[in-house]
Amino acid sequence: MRIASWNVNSIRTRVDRVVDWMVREDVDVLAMQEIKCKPEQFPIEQFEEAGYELAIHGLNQWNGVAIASRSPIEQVETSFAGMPGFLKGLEGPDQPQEARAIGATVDGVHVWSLYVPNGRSLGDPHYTYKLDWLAALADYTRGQTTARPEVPFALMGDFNIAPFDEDNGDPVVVEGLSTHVSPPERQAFFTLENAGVTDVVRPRVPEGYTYWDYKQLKFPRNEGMRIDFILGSAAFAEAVTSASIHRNERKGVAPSDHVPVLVELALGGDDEDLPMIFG
DNA sequence: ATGACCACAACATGTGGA
Repeated sequence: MRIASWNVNSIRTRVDRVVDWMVREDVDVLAMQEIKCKPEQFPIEQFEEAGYELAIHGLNQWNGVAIASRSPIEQVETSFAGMPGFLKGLEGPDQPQEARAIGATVDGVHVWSLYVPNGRSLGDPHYTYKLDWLAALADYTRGQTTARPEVPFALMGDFNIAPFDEDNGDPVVVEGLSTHVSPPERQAFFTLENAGVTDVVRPRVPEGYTYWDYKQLKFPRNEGMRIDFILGSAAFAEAVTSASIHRNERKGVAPSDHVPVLVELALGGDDEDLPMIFG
């Protein structure tokens, strides 16, 4: 199974690039973030013509997540247990949830497409929301990896955190003063990993960014950030055979500001890509 | 080379992005 994650920054603007890339890279499952539309606005036909079915969670023009898959998408969820909500100007537990998470099971793999809140700035209510959201995700993850360790489980998405100093090449983003690199955000990321998942891309692709701001020649200057990750449980991680960050997708006409990250899995009983052995 | 923000709703400009 070839499974990938990509913050597409509007699927309606990007559908041709996204589907072309999926077909070209033989992608079986894609977790998308920032689709920026409701399900009825999603360009479903172009995915179906390429052989993919979809699970879509979008409430308005903001955020939005989806999963595309060649195999049936089962047990779809549009939030994890304890996921906080947010509404500007409204405090407390009654804030509505946003479209930032969709989970499903595909070919026995339990996958999540996640768009972690941005945080906006240190001290903003959105920053507290981000930390709370990540803490709830860690609790949920610990529950899943503990209760069902045999099920390959993965958190895929735009985490909006650069966990290590070398993950930030953008001089505008200042250690200690900006979101994405503040110690509490990094601690929240490590707490998530301690809940039973590990970055399955970094050991195979030690260097490289996944995001470059559209402004100020960030991409030509290679002033980007590594903030998009695939975090897999032990059962998921031990099935990974390769990983890649598709930097070329930041080039060309109308790119997203993020690029896809992809891993290949060799699952038990997954022999579709292997030659038949006789005798 | 990859080039000096982009997408959305709405129709001017504000919000959000990281």
